Amino acid sequence: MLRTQTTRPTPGAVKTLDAAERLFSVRGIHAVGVEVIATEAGVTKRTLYDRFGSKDALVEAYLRRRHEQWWAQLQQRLACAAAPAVLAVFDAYLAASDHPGHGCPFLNAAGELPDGHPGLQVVMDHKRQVREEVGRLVEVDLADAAPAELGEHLFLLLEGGIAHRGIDTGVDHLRAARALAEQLMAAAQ
Amino acid sequence: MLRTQTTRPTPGAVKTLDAAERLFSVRGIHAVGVEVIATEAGVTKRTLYDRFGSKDALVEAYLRRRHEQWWAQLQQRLACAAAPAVLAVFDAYLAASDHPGHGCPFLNAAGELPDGHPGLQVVMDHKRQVREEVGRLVEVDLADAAPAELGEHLFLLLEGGIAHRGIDTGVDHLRAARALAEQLMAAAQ
DNA sequence: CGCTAGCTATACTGATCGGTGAAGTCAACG
DNA sequence: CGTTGACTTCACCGATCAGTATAGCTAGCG
Repeated sequence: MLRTQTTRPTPGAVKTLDAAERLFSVRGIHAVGVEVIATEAGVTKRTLYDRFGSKDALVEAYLRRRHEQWWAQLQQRLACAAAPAVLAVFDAYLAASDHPGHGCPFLNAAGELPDGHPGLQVVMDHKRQVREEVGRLVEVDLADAAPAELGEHLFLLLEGGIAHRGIDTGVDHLRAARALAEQLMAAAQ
Repeated sequence: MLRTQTTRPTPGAVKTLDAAERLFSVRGIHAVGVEVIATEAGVTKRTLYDRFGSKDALVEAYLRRRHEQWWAQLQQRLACAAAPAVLAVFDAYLAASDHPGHGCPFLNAAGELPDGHPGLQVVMDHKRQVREEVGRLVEVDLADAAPAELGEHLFLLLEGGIAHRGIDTGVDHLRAARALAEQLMAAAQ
């Protein structure tokens, strides 16, 4: 039986998602076939299709889980974050940069997936939630005295830093973005 | 005879590159086969391979031409730009946003291409050149009185705005990035 | 005239793509 | 005991992938 939601995932589904995440993150989505995902997962192609139904659905599930994990990690950081709390968003992305991959998996997916693909909605929702969270945190940090465009400003710095993970030479743009965000928050206080 | 450089491109090569640019920009690189490129170009697959030798080489040529065209347009804007000149970089990207496509073609390519692909070097060179040009223009605009990290700051805003072309709803992040850059330049003067 | 460059047309290769069918194993559960 | 769910094995489908072979056409040029 196919179970994309509701019931909790079977061992085979988890192994498949783990393998998909590893492969999609590094090689991209179109470059990875279902065959190699199944092999890498130690699972048959039959099981993959019994669990997910199609490659498109697997891609969507991959993006959805990636967002959920990232979001949970962000909330955990926020629970014990020193002021200003917005910086925790940068830290969450910095921590996610440890395991390798060519840049932001959501931006990469957006560049690869065709219009109407179910995964695209997940990407848009993810970015929208991040944008909103940044705006919210800025207002909280500055006690509603934040300049109107400061949220957008920090979000752009964040996205600029994320987009360049895995492209540029040594220079760590994301860390620079965090430092600039810290400055801006201190100046606005 | 294969002519990737030196001699000027044949009509077939130009038609092929035009078609490749149209298709790669919208659908991504792996999602487009050489067959459909040739058909879209009104050219046979044989001609495509006589001109470029392989799909990888065609991808590299596509990215290279894209960079050269963008760079030429930037220099043209800079020749008659009002101060501060850095904003011309934002305008060059804003102008390139007219013809459709999912975000920045260079960031997308970086997400798709495997390690060692010749196109990756073109992407890295492009981004490095943009980064350097932004730094250079900031120093010129502010007569060498620019804060050390202002170049990086504007570059991150730029990249953040570019990365989100084609993802987000209506909101134009790139335009917001330009506005913030204008503010920062005014404040630093 | 003959040579060459740029091109067309068509047919083909082996490999891989996403996806399916059929049959069977095994453990948990009632 | 029988059923059910998760899984394996393996063969198979039509389509598409990048790339090649063979042959012929046409215009410019010496």
